[in-house]
Amino acid sequence: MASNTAPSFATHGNPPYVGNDALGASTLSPAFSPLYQQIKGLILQSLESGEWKPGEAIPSEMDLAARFRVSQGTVRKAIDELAADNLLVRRQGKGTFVATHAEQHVQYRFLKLQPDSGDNQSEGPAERTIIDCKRLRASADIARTLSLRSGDPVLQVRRVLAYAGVPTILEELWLPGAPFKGLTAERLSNYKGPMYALFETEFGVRMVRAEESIRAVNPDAEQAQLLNVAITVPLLSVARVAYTYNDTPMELRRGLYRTDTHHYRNALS
Amino acid sequence: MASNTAPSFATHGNPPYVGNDALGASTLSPAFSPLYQQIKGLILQSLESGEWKPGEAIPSEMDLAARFRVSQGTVRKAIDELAADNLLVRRQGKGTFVATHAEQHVQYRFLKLQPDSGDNQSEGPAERTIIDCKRLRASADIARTLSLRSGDPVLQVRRVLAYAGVPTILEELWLPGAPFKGLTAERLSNYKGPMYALFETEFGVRMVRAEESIRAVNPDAEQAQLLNVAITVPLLSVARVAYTYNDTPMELRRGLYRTDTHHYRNALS
DNA sequence: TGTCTTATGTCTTATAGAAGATATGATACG
DNA sequence: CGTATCATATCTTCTATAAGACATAAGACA
Repeated sequence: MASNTAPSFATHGNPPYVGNDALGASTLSPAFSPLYQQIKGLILQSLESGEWKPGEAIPSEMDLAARFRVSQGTVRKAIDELAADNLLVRRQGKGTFVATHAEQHVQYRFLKLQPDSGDNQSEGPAERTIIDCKRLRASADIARTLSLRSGDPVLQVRRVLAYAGVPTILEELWLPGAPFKGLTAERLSNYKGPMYALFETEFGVRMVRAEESIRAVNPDAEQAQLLNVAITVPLLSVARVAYTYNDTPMELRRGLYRTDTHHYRNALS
Repeated sequence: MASNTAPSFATHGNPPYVGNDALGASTLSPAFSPLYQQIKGLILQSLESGEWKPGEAIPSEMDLAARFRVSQGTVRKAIDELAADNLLVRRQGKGTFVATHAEQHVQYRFLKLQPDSGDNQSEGPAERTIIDCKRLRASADIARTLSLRSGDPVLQVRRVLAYAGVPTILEELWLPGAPFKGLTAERLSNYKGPMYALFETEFGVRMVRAEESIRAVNPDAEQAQLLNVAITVPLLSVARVAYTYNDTPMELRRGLYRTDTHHYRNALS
């Protein structure tokens, strides 16, 4: 716990505010960034390296301040931004914790589909059915969105989520093969809780953010059969790319949502 | 510009931090909130009263600090939150400005539909066609979502947005009659720029946030004709409720989006 | 016309104290 | 002696203030 990994230009005791040329000459260093953002980067590195695991508490602001040789307020501002990005969760009097997809009172952080009437708690958890889990070679477009090369090994998972016995979501996932070595249909079936929580605990892969693009489509024959609807029924097609740290894509997910009893909810602001 | 509207418990010169019973006894006042949040509320009031108009700069942090008898840092934290809610926009060295739907380099702040390929700049602005603009009585459900009573006067606007000659969006708007007295189809047609910008400048109504719920549907005969598609084509149905300050609903908008050349984009985090 | 100075913004950091959570130990009581 | 209760110590994050650095634009001046 000695003083290691101090920010690059930290000089001695309590460094005062330093501007562009803290490193020496008037180089107008192009890669300047404020102190708190450098601290944010260092915290991110520790997060990424797995020094603190999801759900755990990170060191206190005071500890981090001592470690990085800056004041508590500076660490605080760095943590503020990380908390705003949902990478950390603050709890007054208790500590600051690494965000997780498990044990979150909202079960599915990234699922925006809600039942039309009432709250999402009332209907209980979804009933999940794994259809298959295959090992494949990445096609060109799959490889591109996952930052792989065509032909690289990928996992394909298909599953159905049902609410109150009604199949509502049909999902097709592609995962890069290397980080998810050992993932089988059985492990997916046996695991209780969100899939992203399994990724965290079993494979050390943390989904941090995602982007979805949505269309209205008709299902093909197989999809219609799996969702128990006619092929003329319009469905929501939700293509999601989920990223871990450093904007590394780790999952491509294509979902088909029935919207007769549920709807996709979004807040703008 | 004298010292007015100071926070309720501000005592004299520079009030130190005060807790629950700043007003006197040990009443454990239930409505306690930190100083910066009270400042935030006061700024919100000024925003709401129209003291500063959209696009204008608000007084400097120092000025507001003097006016409210608090330190600059406290004002800053209040503004930070308002900027996080997209009510204010900061520009270093220039000032802090009231957010606006006009003159924003992203033309449509609330429109999440994007062309499939390339950026949204490439395709240029949408071609807008007003279908009609009627004065009606609110039905039960319209009245409920707009916080009106059934039968209250409302405006209904219908329009089509086309990109490169292809009709892509069909929208149906309901607005409360009172705040929008004098809105006609002609004024809507003549106005260049986003509709929310017109609402700001002409009616003093600022849309601050909105909620959308999305489904996949088929159009009816009239809708299909207006969008130039077959009634079997699946479309995105986007129901939006837009709010002004204090969570007052000011618009209900039902849109039908074609998603053959565009898609609805959403970032999760 | 071009450069420098100055005024006025926001941004960054540091410090002190308040509020919340939790464990520990003293004390009262059966 | 065992147990419950309360006060306290100590950890955490949260709030408030102050001072100086950076950014921008307008006017002075050569």
